[in-house]
Amino acid sequence: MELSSETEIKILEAATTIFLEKGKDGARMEEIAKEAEINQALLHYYFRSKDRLYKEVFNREVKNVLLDLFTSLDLQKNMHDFFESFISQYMDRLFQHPKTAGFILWEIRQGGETAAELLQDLFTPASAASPRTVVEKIKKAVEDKEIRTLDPHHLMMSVIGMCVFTFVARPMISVIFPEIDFSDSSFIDRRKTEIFNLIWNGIKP
Amino acid sequence: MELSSETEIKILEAATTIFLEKGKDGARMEEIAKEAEINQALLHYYFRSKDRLYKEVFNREVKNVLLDLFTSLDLQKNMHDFFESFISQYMDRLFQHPKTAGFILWEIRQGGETAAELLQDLFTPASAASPRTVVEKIKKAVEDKEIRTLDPHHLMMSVIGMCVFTFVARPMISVIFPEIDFSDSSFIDRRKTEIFNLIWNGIKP
DNA sequence: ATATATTTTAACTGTTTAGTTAAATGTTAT
DNA sequence: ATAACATTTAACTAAACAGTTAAAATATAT
Repeated sequence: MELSSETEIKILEAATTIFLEKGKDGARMEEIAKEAEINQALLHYYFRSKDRLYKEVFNREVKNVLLDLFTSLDLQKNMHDFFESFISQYMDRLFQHPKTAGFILWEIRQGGETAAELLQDLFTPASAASPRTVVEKIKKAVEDKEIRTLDPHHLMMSVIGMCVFTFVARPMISVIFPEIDFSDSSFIDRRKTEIFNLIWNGIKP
Repeated sequence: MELSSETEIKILEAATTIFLEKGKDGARMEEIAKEAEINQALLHYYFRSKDRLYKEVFNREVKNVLLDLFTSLDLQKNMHDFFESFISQYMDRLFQHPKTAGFILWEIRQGGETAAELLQDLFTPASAASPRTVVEKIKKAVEDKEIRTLDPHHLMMSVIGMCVFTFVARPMISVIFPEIDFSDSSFIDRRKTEIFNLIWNGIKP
């Protein structure tokens, strides 16, 4: 879907804000209209229903935060550099969209097929890189003894888990450890380094 | 709150099922009544409102899956054994309550103060062990050169992140890697080993 | 047997919500 | 100027939903 008018963009931005904050069930069409500074009738004039608007938002978020990352990866790098840049890029993207990961994870679980199918559609076009391509790369690195013997799927889950958890659990960590300041950019740099060190020490041959 | 009658238990189990599946906003009182095989009037007879019922469920889930784990930890163990048993126990608990972590993380974020305050109240009573006690233990292990130099908070986040992510992202991983069978108990054993190996290799001096 | 607590039924209230409609006004391109 | 599109206003419908109420039925304890 191409965004023709400015109003359409304004609506979509507002819808993104509200859906990310409250989820599909918690979001109210009236609130989205208010956030976009337009009236509710116009909302339906552009996007027929809440369902269509939601799907549009979900698609875009998955694409921006999840998919595009993999296409920008350099698979030619060695494991050390690959993970270093993967973690750095991923953390930067999550930092810019701190609520997206939690939103997607929640919605895909309880949205059932709807959300799962959307994700399916977005990942099937055989793009340059994908989670599967990365797993293949790890597998090859194990065979070449570039890293120690391990299960590629699990390493993949572990790396992404450490990155994503930082943001998904942020409100909870803030309660338990109020001394951590997530908004401080030095925190995110520190987190990158700590994750990479753990990974690299953990997998080097 | 003590559970007096069987009906009360039946209601709470049903409410837990529905709230965990759909979240507070997505859950419907009628659906909970149906799941408990009672009528809606009886729901309000026992738990005055949706809000009270929800709080009861949230509290119990946090306590069962999050809090009780820390109280059952053995802080006397050395780092190797400590992490081995921590990961094993945590993964077992998450496996038994696969939807709880995702539920809590989501609700605490978008439920705002309500959920955060409940969590606050549950963690403040200075119990034997808590996330903070574990961080202290890690800090000491670094000082004693039992493990390499690292940031205790970050290690804590990483370990929990790897464990929790397995279950929080399960529906999504299933779409991307359909070959992974989460219900297979050998998967969970493998996951434990892979996480522990990564951690231990990653932190040993 | 009688009082007390539990459970059902069913109709009801009031509110919130998504979505509609129609008429009026504003804007823009030809 | 006129036609096509964009936007507002405001009143409306229909459904979903939390919560209430009262009366009757059933069970449990004393």
